[in-house]
Amino acid sequence: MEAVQNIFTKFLENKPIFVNREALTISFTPESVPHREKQINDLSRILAPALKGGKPSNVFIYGKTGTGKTLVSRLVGTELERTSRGLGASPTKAVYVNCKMKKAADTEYRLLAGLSKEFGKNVPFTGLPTDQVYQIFFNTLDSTKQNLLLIIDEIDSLIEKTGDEILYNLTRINQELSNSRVSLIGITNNLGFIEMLDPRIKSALGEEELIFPPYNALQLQDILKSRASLAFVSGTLENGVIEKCAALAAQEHGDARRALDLLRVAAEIAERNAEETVRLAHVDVAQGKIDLDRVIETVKAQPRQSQAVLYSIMQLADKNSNVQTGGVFEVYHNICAQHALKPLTQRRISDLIAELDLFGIITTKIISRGRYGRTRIITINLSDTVRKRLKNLLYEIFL
DNA sequence: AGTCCACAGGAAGGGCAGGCGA
DNA sequence: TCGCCTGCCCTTCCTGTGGACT
Repeated sequence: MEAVQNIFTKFLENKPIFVNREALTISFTPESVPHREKQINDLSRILAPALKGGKPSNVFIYGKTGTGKTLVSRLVGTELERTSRGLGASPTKAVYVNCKMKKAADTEYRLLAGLSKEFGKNVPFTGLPTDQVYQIFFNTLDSTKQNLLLIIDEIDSLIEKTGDEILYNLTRINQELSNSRVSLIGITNNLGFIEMLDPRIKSALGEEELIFPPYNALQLQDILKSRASLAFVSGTLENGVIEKCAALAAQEHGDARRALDLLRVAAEIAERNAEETVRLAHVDVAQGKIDLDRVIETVKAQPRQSQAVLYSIMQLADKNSNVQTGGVFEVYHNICAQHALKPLTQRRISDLIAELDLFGIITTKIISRGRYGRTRIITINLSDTVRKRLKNLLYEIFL
């Protein structure tokens, strides 16, 4: 007990590092967004007609992860909503949906059900025909006599899953409504995405386009500095910590989210070690920890079958470097037999392998060996620490 | 030049769960 | 309770393919 008490008293005795930890998370909405003034102004100008009852153009926003797309659209959306409550303005509601959120807005049905709910009408989460859900949404929206600014984040994953008909329907929605107007903001990090769309939808949705370029290291430093001033007790950061986080994140592709994560995790590590300053070494540890956590969490969330496939891949990779689909399927079959798991078909395993690649846990490459067929060559490119932990995890699961 | 391997990956559809209204 | 709807996971069947081998 004494040991526990020691930890607690020591923790209390330590000077705190954080004033406001939230300021370093992605859910935090800062008052200003450095280096995005142009995008904010452009977007505001495009959306402003909504305040006078007009229909603003639909907007398409491109940019890689962590370039401020979501933040800027939410910020402008909220501001528009607030201003629209003022005198003489036409009431507007900004609704943000993320299509990658499982069970929320990843299908046409769920998106519409979620939107109806935003306007106070509950729709069962399955069961109704889709056209009926459309009707419910139309009627609910029209009866509220509000304009809707619909921000659809990761719109490419919605289209990939459900086809582009939903966008066609949404862009035509205004013809069905008499009291309300709908404008769309589509956000994607897939630059080639709009080229895949039906030309009708392309012209309807891409009335305006905004590009969010990646941040460079100096810009990332500014962002980190402004957040750090809110988050930390002054003098907590060792010289060069911000610069290091910015440089590491700039190497990826100018991802501000990554930079903020690095800084936050580095500080949390310092805090846990009962240190009063965040040092450069903490950033190194943070870098490794973020990778590890991401992989472990992803694998834990996978269904058993997918874990079995990964386990097979890891077993094979330990023995030889040439891991390919056929071999994985064989080992997988043995694992299934040992663990009373019903084996899936090779077709399905092929999809599961592709999925693991998508998650970034393995890397696959399709090659042709001529006479000896075409196959996927699978490699695991994780650091030794991550790999070891992953092996332990899978070993525990398939004990 | 033709064959053939070992798969990739598209299309269609089965079966189940969760949920509706009648 | 029944018929119907959607989403999800999966199977079955199929066509496509790069290049070593004959």
